[in-house]
Amino acid sequence: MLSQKARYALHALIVLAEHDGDEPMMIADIAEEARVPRKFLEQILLELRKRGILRSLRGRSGGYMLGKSPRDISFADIIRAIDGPLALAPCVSVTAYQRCEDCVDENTCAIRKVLMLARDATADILESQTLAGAVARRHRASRKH
Amino acid sequence: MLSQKARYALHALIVLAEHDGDEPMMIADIAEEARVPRKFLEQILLELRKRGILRSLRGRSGGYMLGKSPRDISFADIIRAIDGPLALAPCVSVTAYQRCEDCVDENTCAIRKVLMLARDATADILESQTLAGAVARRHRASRKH
DNA sequence: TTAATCTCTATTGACTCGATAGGAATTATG
DNA sequence: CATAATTCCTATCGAGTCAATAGAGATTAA
Repeated sequence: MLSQKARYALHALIVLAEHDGDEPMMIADIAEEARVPRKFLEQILLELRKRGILRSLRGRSGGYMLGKSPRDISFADIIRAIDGPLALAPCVSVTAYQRCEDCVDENTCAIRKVLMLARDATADILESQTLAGAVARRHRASRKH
Repeated sequence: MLSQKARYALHALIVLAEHDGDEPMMIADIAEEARVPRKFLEQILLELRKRGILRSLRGRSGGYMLGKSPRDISFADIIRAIDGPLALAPCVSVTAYQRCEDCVDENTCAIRKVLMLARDATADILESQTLAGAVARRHRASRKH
């Protein structure tokens, strides 16, 4: 399961992706639109900025904006930034590989092989799905309903 | 990530699947072979039994055995039994669906659509991979290395 | 100079996680 | 029947994580 924090991050980023234009958006406004507790959102945005997903302007009339094109921000990027690796075990993580401390032989580990498949399947989806896609899909869906 | 508990469960079940025969295997022996702390394993096996994945015999010369054919025990079954739903959010879980408390409209939620795809992809893999497959693959691999 | 904004770190309470402990219930065996 | 071996069950522990709040510091526009 995603953490609440990660879900908040996704909501906030979609709000930012919909807020087109180059002018930054204030934390308070993002918080309201995305329905995220203001102070908690602050921490989240900070982390996303450190990961390069967001840029910020400080001081008066400051705020946040996307750090790159919504086409280049995938769900995988966001989830990894907040919750860490997508993999079900450290030994099958591409971004944070770590050998199992008690693993006898990685090559014959039956569990590892399966978790690897699972990781690839999830990563394929989450890396291909971007903020741009999410926004477009949302607009299409809201026209329909 | 899987919990340690879930990883232990997978190891223990593979040990049990390899221990052919109808006679039960004692907790202590499973613990040793699977390298799981004995008392912790006790709790794990208990949960797996309540889920129907294992059967047990009590008293002297008691022990644990698989509750059904290794072909019918999937990784998904095991992980769900110990860690809960595979889904990344309650609103996309098949086995434990729960509406997002603050969701405005599920039909237009861009996040939900993506998480649904991710869930399906993982579930497809984990439901198709069984204990029987894992054991077979392990034997093949150990002959090769 | 001031007000508005982001930045950073600490703190809190509730909960989860991994692990251990110990007694109750059950069963085989001599 | 008595005993030993085993699973069953629940409680407990310390460490860590999670969601959220707080507040002082740094930066900038007006």
